[in-house]
Amino acid sequence: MVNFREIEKKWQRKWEESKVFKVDEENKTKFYNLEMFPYPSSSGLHMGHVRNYAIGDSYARFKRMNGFNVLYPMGYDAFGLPAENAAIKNKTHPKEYTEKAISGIMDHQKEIGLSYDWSRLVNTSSKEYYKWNQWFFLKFLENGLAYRKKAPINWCPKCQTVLANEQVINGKCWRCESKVGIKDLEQWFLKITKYADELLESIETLEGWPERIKLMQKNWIGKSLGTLVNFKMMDSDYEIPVFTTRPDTLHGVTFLVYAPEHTKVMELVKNTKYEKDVQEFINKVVLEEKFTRTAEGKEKEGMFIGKYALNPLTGDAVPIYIANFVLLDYGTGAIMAVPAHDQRDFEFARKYDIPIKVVIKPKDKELKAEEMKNAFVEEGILVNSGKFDGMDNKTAIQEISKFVEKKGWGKITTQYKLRDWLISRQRYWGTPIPVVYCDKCGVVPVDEKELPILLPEDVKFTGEGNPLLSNEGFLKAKCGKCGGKARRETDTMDTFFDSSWYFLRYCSPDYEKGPFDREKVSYWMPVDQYIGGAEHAVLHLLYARFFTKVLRDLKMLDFDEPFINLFNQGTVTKEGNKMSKSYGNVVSQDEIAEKYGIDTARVFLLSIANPGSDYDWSDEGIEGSFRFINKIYSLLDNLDGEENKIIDSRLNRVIKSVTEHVESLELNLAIIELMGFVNYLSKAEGAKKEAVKNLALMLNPFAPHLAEEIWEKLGNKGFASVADWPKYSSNKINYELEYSENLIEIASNDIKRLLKLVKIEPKKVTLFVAEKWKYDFMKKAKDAISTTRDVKDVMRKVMDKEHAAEISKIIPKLIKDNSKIPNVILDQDREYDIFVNAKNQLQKEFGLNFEIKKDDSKAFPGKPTLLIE
RNA sequence: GUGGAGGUAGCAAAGCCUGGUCAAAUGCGCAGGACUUAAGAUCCUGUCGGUUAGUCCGUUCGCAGGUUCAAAUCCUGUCCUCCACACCA
Repeated sequence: MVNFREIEKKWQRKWEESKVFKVDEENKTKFYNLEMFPYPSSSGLHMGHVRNYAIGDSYARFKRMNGFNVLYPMGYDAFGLPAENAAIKNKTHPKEYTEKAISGIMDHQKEIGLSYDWSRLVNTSSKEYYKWNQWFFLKFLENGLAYRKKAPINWCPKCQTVLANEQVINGKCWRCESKVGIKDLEQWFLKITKYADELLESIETLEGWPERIKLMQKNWIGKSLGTLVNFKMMDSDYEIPVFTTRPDTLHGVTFLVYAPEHTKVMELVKNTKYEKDVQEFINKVVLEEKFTRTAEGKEKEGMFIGKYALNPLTGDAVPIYIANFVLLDYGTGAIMAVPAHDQRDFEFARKYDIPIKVVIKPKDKELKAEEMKNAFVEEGILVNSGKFDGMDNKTAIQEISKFVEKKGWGKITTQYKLRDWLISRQRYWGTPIPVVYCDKCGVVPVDEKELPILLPEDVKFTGEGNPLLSNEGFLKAKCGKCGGKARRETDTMDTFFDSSWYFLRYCSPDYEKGPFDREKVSYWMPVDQYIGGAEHAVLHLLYARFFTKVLRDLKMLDFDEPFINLFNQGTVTKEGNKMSKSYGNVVSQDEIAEKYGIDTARVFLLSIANPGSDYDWSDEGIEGSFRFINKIYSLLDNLDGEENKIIDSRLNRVIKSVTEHVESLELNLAIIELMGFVNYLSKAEGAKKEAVKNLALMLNPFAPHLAEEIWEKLGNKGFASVADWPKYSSNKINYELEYSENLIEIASNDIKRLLKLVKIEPKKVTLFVAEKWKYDFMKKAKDAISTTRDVKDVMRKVMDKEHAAEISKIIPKLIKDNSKIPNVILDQDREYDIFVNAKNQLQKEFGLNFEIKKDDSKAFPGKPTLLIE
């Protein structure tokens, strides 16, 4: 039994000592292979982590061996709430907690044998890193891309902080899953909406991204073309703007609806008998936080506010409502409601007895409002729409919006769902936002020279409010403009700010003159292969794209997109749940590595399923990988033998296939191919040294320690990890030869058997007697198969329409096993002579009595028709 | 509701794009055998049904149709599962 633990340690030490994986800019094709950096948690690594890292590492190793200059770095997304919460809970400092967690993860990562260039380690909570966060923030501010605004924002009561829209999932906090409420606060925003169009447009250029992620981003940005229509109030000149994508239904508007918390609402009802009720409704819906942004099972509720507006097209007075189904932050915060042709409006109208006016009817029948059970939302023909009657609604969308624009009642516009990125967080463990508040000058950005604004360590964690408020020295600041007293901003940055550019920092991690060395960045960037979970589809991935575009416009970068190829790895679950401490279903790295060795764990996790799909852990399967690893070791015991072309053919075939599979990240298939090869080698006879040498190289991405050990045992110098990936030569691949090997045994058994029976010298004779067409076909097929093994080619050469069905059935079989092609084929038409001749000849040759039977079985070529008596 | 992915042998998982060498890789599980006093480990063989010495035949790739000489693979319909987004006007 091999001592895996010892071998692993040995090679990990050697790699570290010789710094094999350290890279510099060189005159070689670069390859930037990157995994999304982890959040340092203290709970240790489990099989899910091991799998993720193994995927990235395999690919890095593969690319490195293929001659690329591979940048494969690791770092830690070290700021963030969990560290702070853990600090409160365990009475440690977040800094201490984080440092401990990082060193724990690093140890584990090193145990996996990951080929990172550790000299490029990045830690976002270090002042050398977050200094540049602050610097970027100032640049954003200078360029009008960061601003402060009071707005109703998402508030997580448990995390005690605000959240960006992207961080609210189904109305719940992305991190702690608490229900998110709404608060009115003044906050810092980044103007990601300025890039909405480009972020959307250039999704098309991301060819190496999964469709699903691209789609999620598209939906998130949510561009829709429509028309802004102004509805004049009946009793004043105020115009209510509404956005619609269905201007064709304008004639059917029977009411308008405001989002309840819209500031205009209170203005409108001021000093009317509705004021009190409206205020109550708003309180109920908004302030008591019953208003969550999810549609799930929510009853539509609203009320009339006593005002009317005029439909610009018809001049009709339409009542104005407020209702909980209208979103404040999409469009204008008010909608025109067309109950006949919008399901939500329909439900609301039915509930509150508002008239329903049909303006589009199906092509082939009439539509009556009273009989409708649902809104009619399909395409149709306009009715009750004045001069637009009879027009199909698709045309009407164009025509009516043009008409509205011409009349000055509105204009054609584009709307986005994407909101500006809210980056303030009312928490301690993050990058301080570099501004101060001066009584005289207001908001004043800190001077660049003062950076970094250090995050003070001396703060109190009470679990309530922002700990930064407890450090007086931090709060006190001087105004950069007037020199007067000022108060420092205590909000810190969303950690997604940190992760929006870390991949740039890896290119020059120690650079001090700026966030990154432009020259080095232009050598390494963009990232060639990015690997990470799909949960970041609209979070990190969108923010990082946004940053890249901003930095490009600030002339700091010269490319448009940070990640060329994106790969989403699947998760490892156990009993259907993601592995996590809280489920208590963690299978730890330590446990498995101890039992089987880390190479086994890597091989198992990579072979069990496509890296992109989820895998539900079972303790049983890993035994198979363990056996596989052991089998490879035992190959070393028996390497000598005669030259064997078949082994050579098989080897070249395997190299070809493994290379292709790894290239396209089908790591499971690559390993399976290697398993087959190892099984084969363990049984094959002949010289195997060359094969095993190449096997070691091909194993390196998956089981690197084992690969190095074998490589060394075979007497090779240097590391397998940096040796050249094996090349195959097509002309050495010989399927026929390989197949023939399988037949040798069968055939020799046959002959032996025959000889035993008849006691004659070996001479294999198979006869086939056929009809005319079969005879012709067989002759042709025999020729064709000798030149190609491609079914289609053979088919083309021998096709005979009349007997196509039979031929199509026979060909694949003939190709599979061409030794079954009879060596004597007799044409039935010349039956008599040949039979007689053949019989005589064979009798003479074998000295036996035997009979030639006609082939009357359906199977062709069927059983040899040589019968011995 | 909208969008996406998928349903393959006891289980997991390839194959589907580019139809034929597919009763369908590989691993687990299971069965038999070798080794062993025995168990475990290891190795070998088998693992849809029937049949042979090699083999061949029949029935299979969610279900129902279609295209084709030929369908797990292409097309249509249908059922089911999973995931993402979700009152975006």
